[in-house]
Amino acid sequence: MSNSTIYDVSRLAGVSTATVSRVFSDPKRVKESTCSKVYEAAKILNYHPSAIARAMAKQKTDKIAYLICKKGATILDEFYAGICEGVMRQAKKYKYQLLISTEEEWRATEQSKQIDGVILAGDAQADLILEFQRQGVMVMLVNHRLPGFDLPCVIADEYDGVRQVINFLVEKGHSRIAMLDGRISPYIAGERYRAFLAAMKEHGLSVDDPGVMMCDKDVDSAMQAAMELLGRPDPPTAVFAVNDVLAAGVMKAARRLGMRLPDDLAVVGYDDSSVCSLLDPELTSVRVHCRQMGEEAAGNMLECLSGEKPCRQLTTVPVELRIRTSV
Amino acid sequence: MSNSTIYDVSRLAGVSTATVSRVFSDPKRVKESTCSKVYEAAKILNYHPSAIARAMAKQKTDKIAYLICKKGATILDEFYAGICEGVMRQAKKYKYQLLISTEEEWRATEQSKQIDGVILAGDAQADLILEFQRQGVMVMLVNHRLPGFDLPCVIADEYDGVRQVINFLVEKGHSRIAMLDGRISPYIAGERYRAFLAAMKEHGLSVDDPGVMMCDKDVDSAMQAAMELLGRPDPPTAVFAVNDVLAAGVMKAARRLGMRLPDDLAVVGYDDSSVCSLLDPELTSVRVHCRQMGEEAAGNMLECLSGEKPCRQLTTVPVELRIRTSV
DNA sequence: GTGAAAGCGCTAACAA
DNA sequence: TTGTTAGCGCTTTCAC
Repeated sequence: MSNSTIYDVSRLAGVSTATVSRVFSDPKRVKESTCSKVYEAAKILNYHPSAIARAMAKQKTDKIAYLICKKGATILDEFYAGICEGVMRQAKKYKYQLLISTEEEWRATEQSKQIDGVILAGDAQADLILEFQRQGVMVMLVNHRLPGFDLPCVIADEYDGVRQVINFLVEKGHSRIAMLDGRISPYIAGERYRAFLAAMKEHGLSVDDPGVMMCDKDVDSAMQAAMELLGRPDPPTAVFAVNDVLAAGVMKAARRLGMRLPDDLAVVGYDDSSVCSLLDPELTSVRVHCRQMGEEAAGNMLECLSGEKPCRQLTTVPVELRIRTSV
Repeated sequence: MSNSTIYDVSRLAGVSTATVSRVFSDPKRVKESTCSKVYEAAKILNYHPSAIARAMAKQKTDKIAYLICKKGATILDEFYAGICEGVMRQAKKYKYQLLISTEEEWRATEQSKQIDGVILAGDAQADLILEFQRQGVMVMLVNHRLPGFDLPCVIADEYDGVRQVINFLVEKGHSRIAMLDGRISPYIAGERYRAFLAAMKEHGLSVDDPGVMMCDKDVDSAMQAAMELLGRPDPPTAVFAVNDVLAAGVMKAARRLGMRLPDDLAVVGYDDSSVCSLLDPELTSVRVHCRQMGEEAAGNMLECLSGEKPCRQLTTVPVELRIRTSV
């Protein structure tokens, strides 16, 4: 049960510990016959280098962390889980290990320098970032930009996503297009809202009349808001919801009001989460390549930590309209 | 950027490193005035103990790992993410840090003893378990049982969940109840299938006639299978799907066949995932308290690692039928 | 190509 | 209550 050490291996192989160390970190610097002897001894003793001792000696942990920095969000949030999956893939590729936590939980376990880099997804706070930088931990942002900090970050092309939605709806002949905005991440809600205004303006459409409704972040709240929106005298013919959950609320409201989808109302969501294909009609949505965002962020950071490349400052990941039967 | 060490603090505070160490691990053993001096010095130097050096000296890492051991599953899987959330909470509570990975990814980064314990969710393999045990890492299973190993594990009460579904449907007057089983986790699919047979038998109902259909694990496959099942001459009046995704497929199929829900067909899912309330009608499902399962597993393990309690061998978490409008 | 030895920052006997 | 000191297991100069 107790593990063998580099010392045991060196004795059994009849070489120094330095040689064993070299064999396990850079075998090319050791004569081949010596290498074999060492490998053999290691095998017999079932030796695996201790990551901790290595980290101690090298002052490098080969670990990174992924922190979800959105109030109330956890790994259960499909969006953050998607990014996480991408980060996990790259961690595997570069043989780094991955600590995962929410911002809140991380703050509760204050210790020093256990990671070489950190990926902050969502509304990262300045003080956390400063603390990481003080410790010499590399910081990378995902789905967020922080004015005043010159940090590498990966974001999705929100403007283009919304533009694609509006363009498509206009092509389909819609002109009374409403938006249902919700209290999701402030940065994201803001971007999509501004993009909506811009896209409508491009087409010379009014945003005041069918209007922009605001609701909370749950289905029920969305349904309530949509009931009001759709119950007005001259209702919109299409609703763009700021994410898929809220779009599901709009669909429910429409059904309660006896509207047929998509004939009486077109509904579009955002994120292209797994629920889209489970809904009936299936929800048209903007695919955000979460996993790719995570991969870009982690890949960029790990390349940089390995000294392979300098770090790209801004990576914008394209999005894509997934047209389904809800329009 | 370079961090100060225990040595810097000891000099500034005019005490030995041992004292500083004590202040940060067990302050009660140090005179109060000395404590203050040390804290002050630490504050000035912005000192935080290095987790790595500590792990090195104590041969204890204060880290645990959560591994998803289901082929193809990732953290994106709501079920495993739910368990993960529970594990995260306990990790926070006990001030442990958490490494998260899939089994496959973990195997790719073979290093030794970086964790004090590991939680394996899903179809854990024997060789992995043996390797952990050899390294002296405590192993805990979630949602799985492995014959031949006497390991602590946390499972949900699958039999009771299925029984509640069937009881409820029978009370509602259904007797032609079909099951849609899918190629999800073998252990789970098997348990629910056997539970279905048992529950039907209890009520003296036939399982051969409306039948048990098998499909893959995606909605489309479920829809196909359900189309066939419901298109038969004497179709079931209720379908119990082995999970919510497949249930959504059943709902789609019913609609395509012009059936009204829930009047012409009752549909019940399993897991009570987030999609249930987004569907229309909302899906009745069996709530599996994933987060609680994660909490039980991690809590149990961490109590045990901290020497507070011996480990409970088997924890069964109750489930609960969530009745919604799909029945 | 290989070995000797000094760390990396902390903990835990043992002494005082 | 506090200090001294020997590790924990590995890496990395610097010699040979």
